[in-house]
Amino acid sequence: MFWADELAAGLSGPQVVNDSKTPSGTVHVGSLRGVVLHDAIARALRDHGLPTEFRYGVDDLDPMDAQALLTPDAVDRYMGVPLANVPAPEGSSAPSYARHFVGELFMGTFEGLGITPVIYWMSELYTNGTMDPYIRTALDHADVIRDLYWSVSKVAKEPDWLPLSVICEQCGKVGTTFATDWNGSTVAYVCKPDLVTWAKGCGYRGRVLPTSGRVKLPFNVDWAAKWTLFDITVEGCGKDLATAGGSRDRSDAISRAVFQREPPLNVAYEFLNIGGRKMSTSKGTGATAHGIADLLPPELLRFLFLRHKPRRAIEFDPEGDTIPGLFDEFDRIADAVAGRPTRGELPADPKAILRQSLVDPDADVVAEAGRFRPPFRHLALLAQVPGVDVAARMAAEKGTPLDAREQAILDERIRVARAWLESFAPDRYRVVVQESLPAGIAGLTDAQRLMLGALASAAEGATPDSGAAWQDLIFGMSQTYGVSSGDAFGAVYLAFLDRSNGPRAGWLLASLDRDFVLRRLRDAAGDVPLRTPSELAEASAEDDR
RNA sequence: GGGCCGGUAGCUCAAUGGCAGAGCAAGUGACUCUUAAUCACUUGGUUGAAGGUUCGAGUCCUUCCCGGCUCACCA
Repeated sequence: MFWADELAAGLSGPQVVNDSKTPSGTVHVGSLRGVVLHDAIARALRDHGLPTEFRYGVDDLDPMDAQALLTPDAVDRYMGVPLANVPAPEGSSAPSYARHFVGELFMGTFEGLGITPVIYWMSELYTNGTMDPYIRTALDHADVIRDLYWSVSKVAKEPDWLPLSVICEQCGKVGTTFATDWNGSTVAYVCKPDLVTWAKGCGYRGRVLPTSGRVKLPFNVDWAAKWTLFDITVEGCGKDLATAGGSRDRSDAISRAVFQREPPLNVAYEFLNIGGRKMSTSKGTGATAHGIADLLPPELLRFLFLRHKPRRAIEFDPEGDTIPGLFDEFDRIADAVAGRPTRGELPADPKAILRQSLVDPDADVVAEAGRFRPPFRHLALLAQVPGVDVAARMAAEKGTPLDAREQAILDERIRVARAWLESFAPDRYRVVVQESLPAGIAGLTDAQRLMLGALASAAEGATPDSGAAWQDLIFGMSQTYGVSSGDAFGAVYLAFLDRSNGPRAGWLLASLDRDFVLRRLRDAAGDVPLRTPSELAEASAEDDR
């Protein structure tokens, strides 16, 4: 059974699925795993007949703690300030840093992926007083929470510590304040220069009413409070939070002890890695969530995350074979669902995986699986050859004309192939006409060189003006000079592309400057004397004697 | 130090406890218009190690080894 269905089968009654994101900057593609995973769970729950709500929250009152995108003076000014109060980068029309990176760029990918949660912003819930009762409860249980930090995670808090972050009235930072002395109506706080290493407080001391957007609960308490507020029943989290004695354990304990509520069902999930390493923003800035979402068809991106169980790390290297491999595997699963023969072992429930990958949850899976999908690698090659009617070739491969949907799939894949070749594809997928004669030409046989020279001469006379004409000419020369077609085409590829194979040679040559082609052919032929076939036969006969 | 995941063919990975497989790569061969195409075939394994459970273990249990991530500050 598909993992999300297994999960859903164990639940009953109405469900609220929740996921959250701290908007601390550019979001990379790995962060979409949580979003897609929660959406898949919500879909599976609905499939099992359970009324299900899917919520997505933005923790935009959390402090700014990533300085990658800030200028040096902005670091001093904004590190530790709630993300909702940090301005968006230059050129953005968004009202805040959080709204720019998460509200627009990251969440902008959701709808295209068929993901439509109810979205809420924590800054709004704090400001409008929704969180006030939870703040009071937390303050009343400060000693309990402090003890839980120690017993669950061995995190020691000072005896007078309160589970509360005040937004400094002087400098506006929330990450630097230390609150004490809850007297039932106000708390004291100090904005400490050295509370955390990544931000510097201003030293201000004051008292505030802990309500209505002046304060925020620490992450673990805030998390537990949300569970009660929205009656959340399922919420997964990344393994950084899910570790034993980690953040999730802390929040679970707080939920039980302070809010008297059993925490939601947890689904811990792994990250995306590049080359076995954690995905970082420094490596491949192109691997942003919105960048990859723009590149890949949505069902492929969903498929990327759904085909493996949550606890399994996913290898994703946009500059490697991940993307073509993803297309191949998707097509194989589709073949299986459509009843076409497939090789290799199939996953437990290919139909469920495919269905969950489709953007429209109500799509006809079998019909969709049956559509013709052009092999991506082949398409990537064809896309690089001028003058090829790709649609006609694909129709020929399919055997019948493409229908409208198949044409759309083809067009999209061509678009993806071009964009992929442009920005990510390994060099071996790229066809590049060499500026100068490749050194590898030395490995050609005399017969191959002779054929290339003869091809130049023949082309001068026959003036081929189309890909087909060039193709005929190459083939003819290979016949005339007794070079196998493979060796003939191989010699052409080597001379022009410095590789042993490539796109259809005739069309390639036809697309290039004619003088350049003739010159290159002659250069490749080198000093092998041009001879007619009969002279060649004579010479070869002499060699035999 | 705690936690999680992984270790299966050169690479990427699959296999309700039931004959260890696929894709790619490599190799061989076929192909008169054909180009990382197609087709056929081949090579390739002590499933990290050792014990245990079982009629039967890649799969379950125990203990190790190796790799990665993660927590122990904040979120």
